[in-house]
Amino acid sequence: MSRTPPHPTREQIELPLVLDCLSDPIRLAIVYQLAQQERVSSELCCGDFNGLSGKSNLTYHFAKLRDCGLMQTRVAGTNRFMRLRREDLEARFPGLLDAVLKSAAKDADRLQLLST
Amino acid sequence: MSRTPPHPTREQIELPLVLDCLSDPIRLAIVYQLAQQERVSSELCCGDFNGLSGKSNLTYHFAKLRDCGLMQTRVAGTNRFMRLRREDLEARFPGLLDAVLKSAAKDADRLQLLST
DNA sequence: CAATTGGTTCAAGAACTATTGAACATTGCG
DNA sequence: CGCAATGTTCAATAGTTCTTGAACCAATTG
Repeated sequence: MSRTPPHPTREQIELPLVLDCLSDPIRLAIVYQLAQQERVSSELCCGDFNGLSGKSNLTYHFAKLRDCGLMQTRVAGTNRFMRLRREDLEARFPGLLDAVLKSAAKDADRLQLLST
Repeated sequence: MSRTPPHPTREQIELPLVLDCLSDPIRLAIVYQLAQQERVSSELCCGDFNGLSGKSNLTYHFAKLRDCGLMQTRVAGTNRFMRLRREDLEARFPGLLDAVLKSAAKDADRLQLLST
């Protein structure tokens, strides 16, 4: 439980899984929030998303985001720090993440995303 | 059954629904094939996708693609002609469809898409 | 009119998804 | 050590999704 969970390699990242991950409003909000944070520190920990859902439900969504290659988890003490796998995604699917993030930003109200 | 089915307006197109639609391999293949066809005629009918799945299953996926605003169906005699709602999607989510199509093209083998 | 073509509808089933809460594990701190 | 904080795991559940086949409908053709 204290070890770094498994992540897919860059090459293992699959388009349908990524799109499916991004199609869930909670996960989209997580990704959006991570992207916003990038300007500042590039990492956030689980607790920073407590506004989006309950803890165990977040764990579930984090796992999906990790499994599809969208984000990476780093274990540090009692915290898990997350960051977007921007470079890997850009390498596999150029322009995709940005297009999704821009689209999300456009609909921030409708999607109830917090615009930092 | 012979009437034109309902379509969402441009403004009603929702990001999560679009992403969810594109996350299914069969639907992604349909969209990809429609995009390929655009160079030629911009429309295809149901039968052109018979290689992807059975007829009734295709009807199901067509409905999803219609309901989320990705494509439009036009009834003509005994045929239904489909086309991508490129302009509406570009207006709502600039660059998104192209990014997805490019990503799909990159993984055409993996996704078993037929590259015209 | 009868048969064919192109596609839809409906019902059923298997599989998967998201959500919840309770119990648990690990780390850090007084 | 004892306790709080941070997350995870597990089981249960409600709901959704995809797939299939059989029956059906509407338009065209002979």
